[in-house]
Amino acid sequence: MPLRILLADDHLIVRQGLKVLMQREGFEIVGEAADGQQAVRIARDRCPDVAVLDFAMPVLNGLDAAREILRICPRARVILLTMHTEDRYVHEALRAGVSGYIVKTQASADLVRAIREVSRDMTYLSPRVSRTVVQAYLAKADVPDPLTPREREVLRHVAEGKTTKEVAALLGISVKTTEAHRMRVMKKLETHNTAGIVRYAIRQGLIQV
Amino acid sequence: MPLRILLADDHLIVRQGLKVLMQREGFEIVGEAADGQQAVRIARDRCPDVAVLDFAMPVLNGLDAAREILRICPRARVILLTMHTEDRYVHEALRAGVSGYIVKTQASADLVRAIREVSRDMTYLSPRVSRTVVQAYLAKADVPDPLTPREREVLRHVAEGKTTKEVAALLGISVKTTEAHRMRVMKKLETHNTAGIVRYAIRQGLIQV
DNA sequence: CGCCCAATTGGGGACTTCCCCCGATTTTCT
DNA sequence: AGAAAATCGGGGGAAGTCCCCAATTGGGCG
Repeated sequence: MPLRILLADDHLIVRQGLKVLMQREGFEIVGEAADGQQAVRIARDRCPDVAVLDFAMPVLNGLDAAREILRICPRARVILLTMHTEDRYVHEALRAGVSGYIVKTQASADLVRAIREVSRDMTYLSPRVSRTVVQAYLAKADVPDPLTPREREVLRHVAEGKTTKEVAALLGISVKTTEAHRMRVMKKLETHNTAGIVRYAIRQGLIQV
Repeated sequence: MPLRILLADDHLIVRQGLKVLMQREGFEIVGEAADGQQAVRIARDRCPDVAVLDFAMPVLNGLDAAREILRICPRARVILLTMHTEDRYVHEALRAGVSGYIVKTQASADLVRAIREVSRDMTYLSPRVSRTVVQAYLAKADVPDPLTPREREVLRHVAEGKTTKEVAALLGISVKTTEAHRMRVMKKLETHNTAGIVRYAIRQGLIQV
């Protein structure tokens, strides 16, 4: 009985490439999705063994989709695919119950291995990610805390081009509070201007480019 | 005699997916590259029939790599892969001699078709790109001019987080001039803040995220 | 050969927004 | 009860945003 896989990536061309790759490994693709919401819907209907989700997807990102999927089918295992190495959300993902975390610059053999591992209830992290996690454990202090929900909310709006005043109005809070959130975000991300905020938001898939 | 393909994308996992996809079509992969410079080097050594280049790559982007490759082996045909539809550089790419332009959200069948077409000296554009080009011809006026070289240069540095003063120092011009470039960029892109500049630069692959 | 146009360069001035320091209270969760 | 998060404020210097203006260069065109 082949492993039943759900595949979610907003780039069809990439998805089809991965599909062929996996079928060649003897996996069965039981569903494909172009965004997080589709992925959740398919997971509910088909309940796959392993869900491979791109982090950066429209409508609903990979991490939030993962939470939802794990809530619906707790027996499913989730692997997140990410573009870049320095994801500060690795921790958050692991806490959310994600079993695998693969950087797209890694070999596809890693993804295949990850799928086999997580299906046997193991956790698989890309070598680059592992280093990040280890470093985080070794030097807790100098890895900036992940952002709080409110900070992420402000970050998103700022990255979308809104001014502090607009964000304040949008969230129904004072400009000063918004400024405070924005400031703490910059401190944590070790950036000192809007450009850094935008690049971070895009790296993390918090906004669409 | 199979078509000889050069494949360049900075995501190994994606590259391998595409590779399998193409091999299944009977194409021969004569080289793989993770950035534009590698692609150029391989093209010089192996002179492929078709070079499939991702637009957004480190070191040297797909468009600039395409120019270089076409200079070295004029008989090669180049297909650019891009993440998003609204690329204002389609024109520039076509003028540079690129034969195909594929949006990654399209089906991989499109890529395969494109490869066959361009190898017979035809031009292939993704449906979405075609629309962009047609629209540009229909409504020249409201498609903002592509940026001038100098403006792109300023744009890049701003998107990387540099202040106007720093950019001015870097380019050896006055702050006021830099400001002028920056202003014109914003006018053309119809954005009014740094965030918009950064998103545009990333969309166009002018900077690494 | 002149003329124009686009690109690039430079500046003045005004207003807004950002960035960062200081302080504080309240809410929320453990 | 204590910690973390979220809230709000003052003040001030730096940077960005958006007008105005003009000079130079280089290339295309009648």
